[in-house]
Amino acid sequence: MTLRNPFEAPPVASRRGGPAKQPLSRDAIVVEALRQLGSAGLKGMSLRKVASALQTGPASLYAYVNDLDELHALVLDRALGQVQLRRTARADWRQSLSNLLGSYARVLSESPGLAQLAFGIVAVGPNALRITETLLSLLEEAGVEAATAAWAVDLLLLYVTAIVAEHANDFGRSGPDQAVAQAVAQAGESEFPHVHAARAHLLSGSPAQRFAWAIEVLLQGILKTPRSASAPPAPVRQGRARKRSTRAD
Amino acid sequence: MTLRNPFEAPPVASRRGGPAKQPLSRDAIVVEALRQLGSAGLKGMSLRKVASALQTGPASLYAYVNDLDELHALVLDRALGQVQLRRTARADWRQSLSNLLGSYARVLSESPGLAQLAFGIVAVGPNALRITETLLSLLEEAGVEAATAAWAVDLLLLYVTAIVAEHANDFGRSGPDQAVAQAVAQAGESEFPHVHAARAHLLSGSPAQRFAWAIEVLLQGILKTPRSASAPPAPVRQGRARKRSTRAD
DNA sequence: ACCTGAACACCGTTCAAGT
DNA sequence: ACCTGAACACCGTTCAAGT
Repeated sequence: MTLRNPFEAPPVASRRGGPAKQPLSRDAIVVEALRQLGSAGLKGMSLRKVASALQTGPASLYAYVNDLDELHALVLDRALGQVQLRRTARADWRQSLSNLLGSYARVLSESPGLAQLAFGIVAVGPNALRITETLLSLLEEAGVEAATAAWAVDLLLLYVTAIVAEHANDFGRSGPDQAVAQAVAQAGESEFPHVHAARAHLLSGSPAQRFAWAIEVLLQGILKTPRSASAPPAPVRQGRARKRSTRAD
Repeated sequence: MTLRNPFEAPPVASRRGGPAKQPLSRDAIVVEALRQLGSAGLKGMSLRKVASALQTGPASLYAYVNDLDELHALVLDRALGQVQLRRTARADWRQSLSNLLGSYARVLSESPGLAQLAFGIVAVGPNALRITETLLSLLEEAGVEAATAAWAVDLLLLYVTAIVAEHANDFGRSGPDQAVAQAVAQAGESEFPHVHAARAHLLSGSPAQRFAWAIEVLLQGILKTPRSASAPPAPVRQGRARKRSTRAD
């Protein structure tokens, strides 16, 4: 019934020649939306603007896309197609994994707003699956057991998405975040002694340095933490079940 | 110029008695906004709805709040005031850190949309600073060097925020995400052999189990990875560091 | 001087009317 | 049958007019 899979695009209308004005296809809509996202950020893209750029009314898009959320998902997966999956010659699993995550981060960074968008979505398109597939194989090569690797892929992608999304707003800005810098600088020594003492550290490092360090942390942690080490400490939104805790096995 | 600090609230109008209808203060606006966020999610809150709930027109709010972004920041920091910072007796640093992050995650989870909101914001209010302060002291106790701890705090908070934000949309839903389940199930064995083989693992575990495992991974990684181990592998959006833009403002 | 109704410039989505 | 102009129900923000 309505179990539509938006990623199974119907065959593209035709494609020969280079028609000056496209005949309004799902493809054209996604391309234009991604273009707007890249040039003006998340709130610079809208169905109405896409429609008018394609010289139609907003209602026309609904023939090709069910709603804004679906367009978001399509845009994300199209962008993810740019992620470099192929490993370079002689790169070991560690280097390959680092390259892949770096490429993923770069793709998300190139279109401001894309990372924010990636959160509302579970990121399940063919291109997202390809990324997951590659990461799983690299972790297997690293000797990580399958059960652990499955969760590790989630952790890695989520973190990289988050770090890019966090800085998505700094698009135009330069230097370390001014609001952070100001707040940290003003943190009183008496009330916030550790923050005050660490204020230089808190603001130090380039994004690239912080990224590299964080990935290293995640990899080290993943290698050292098989799934067996899961003593539930602080449940997240766990309504019922469980009152007898602290039972390590 | 307009270097306002929105967290320095002017003294609350008066507070004695319990007036049935509040006289429209910044406090009342933030409380109502948070209430809407908690009951209807991010897109269930708007300046207009807050205004009408407070029985005024939307323009009136601008006397107390500069814009929607500022309201977001105020709402977030007010919510963060609920995070439990006090360590329980006899809890070691590890348990305390786990408790704190769990509390942080729970607070964000309680108001769907709060975590999403936390991304657009650098989270620098007094309550966010208190959390940072506490985490720094716990990591110091753990023997993590100051420079590493500073980055680690960012990593921990960012990850927890991200994991909550990712599931913010599952608010009403039950079980593992249907879209993910479907996509993983349909992943062809030939094209996605690892995904196919790991499909059970990818969907396994409760949110609480995954959360506990991830925190353990982060801690293990942080303990094993001092900042010295930072060989920049794949720069994120690194145009060309250092552009000498000293003409801020 | 303060407050706010009404207006402005946008949204996503629907649907009846036109081809 | 398909497409879409116009309408609907919202937004955040501004500002002139009223007190």
